[in-house]
Amino acid sequence: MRLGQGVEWAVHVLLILAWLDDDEPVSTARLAAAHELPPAYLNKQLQALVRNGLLASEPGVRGGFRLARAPEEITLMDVVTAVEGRDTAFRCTEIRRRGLGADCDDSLFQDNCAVKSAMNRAEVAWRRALAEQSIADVLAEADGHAPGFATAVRANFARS
Amino acid sequence: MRLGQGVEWAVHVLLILAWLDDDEPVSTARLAAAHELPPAYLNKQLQALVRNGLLASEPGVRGGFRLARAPEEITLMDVVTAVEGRDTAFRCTEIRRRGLGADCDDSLFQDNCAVKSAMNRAEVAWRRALAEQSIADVLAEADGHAPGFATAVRANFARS
DNA sequence: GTGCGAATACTCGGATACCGCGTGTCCGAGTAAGTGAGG
DNA sequence: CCTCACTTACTCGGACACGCGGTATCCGAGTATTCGCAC
Repeated sequence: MRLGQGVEWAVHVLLILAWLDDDEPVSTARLAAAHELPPAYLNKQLQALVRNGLLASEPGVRGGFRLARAPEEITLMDVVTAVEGRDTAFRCTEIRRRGLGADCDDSLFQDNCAVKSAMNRAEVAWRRALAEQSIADVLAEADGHAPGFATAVRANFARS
Repeated sequence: MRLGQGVEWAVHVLLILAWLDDDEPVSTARLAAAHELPPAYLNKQLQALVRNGLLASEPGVRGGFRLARAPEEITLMDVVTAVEGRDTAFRCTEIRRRGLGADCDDSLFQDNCAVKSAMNRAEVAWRRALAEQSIADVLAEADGHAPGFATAVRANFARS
């Protein structure tokens, strides 16, 4: 199983915006420079966050991105679904019905595939754990690890 | 996040071998025919299961695959790690240290990245849920759904 | 009839192509700020 | 000095290439069976 790096970028960007705690939008270029990310590609990822209502974007010369809602109201689950899409990781193709299963009566397959159910149970546990952690929680943990980083971010993003 | 279809194939194959409950090895061709899967590619996936000790393989004209241990001792976690590899889904590239973080003192980053920790917590929940479900459990659930399927499998795989 | 040896057919295993999706980049539409002239 | 229209520079947004990992396939190494033959 692999998770795209867009998730990591998105969370770090959300952390920065949460640290700034400002209504002024921040442009892609400055957000990208903060972590040496390719600006155009980061912009593409941020668009996904806008489409899913996590960020609000403003065009124009003073435009940029800002949080669409409070950090406490943005869960890691929201971020993952926004960047990676809504599809489940395990995709059941109903191979139980093919081959040998094709000769059996259809009444045998009215219940869900047991393999699908089992894999989905695990995935629900993952999504639940993601939903229980908000950007505010991650921010608090990061502040506990490195108290000085938040002030460094604010200093760096102060308008020149 | 995406999971390869090799996982689905592997679990269904393990279910068939568990249903048969026989010491006679079963060839790739017959296992593939049971669900209309491409034989050569299925063989590639089964090799991964052999390398990780879930299946035992025997060469020769009467060769094939059989379970290396009891269905109760094979968890979905084992299957996923065997097929998909041991890497974690979320890969932290430490972007916090790049750009803005490069100017900060290294002592700020001695703790683990908070984003990495949060994502890993969710992943541990997923892996734990997988480890709590064995092939025997899935088999029991499938039997509950479709009691007649097990006998159909045994009849189909009876030596001609 | 029986034992032995070679031919054989079938198996796994790894090396080899193909293709879709994530990754990365570029250019256009749109907007607000800045600027200059005119009243 | 104030107002207004134009120029301008900067922003997001979506359309366009590239590369890697999953997908799919084929051929070789190896072994138990099987057939034929000699005794």
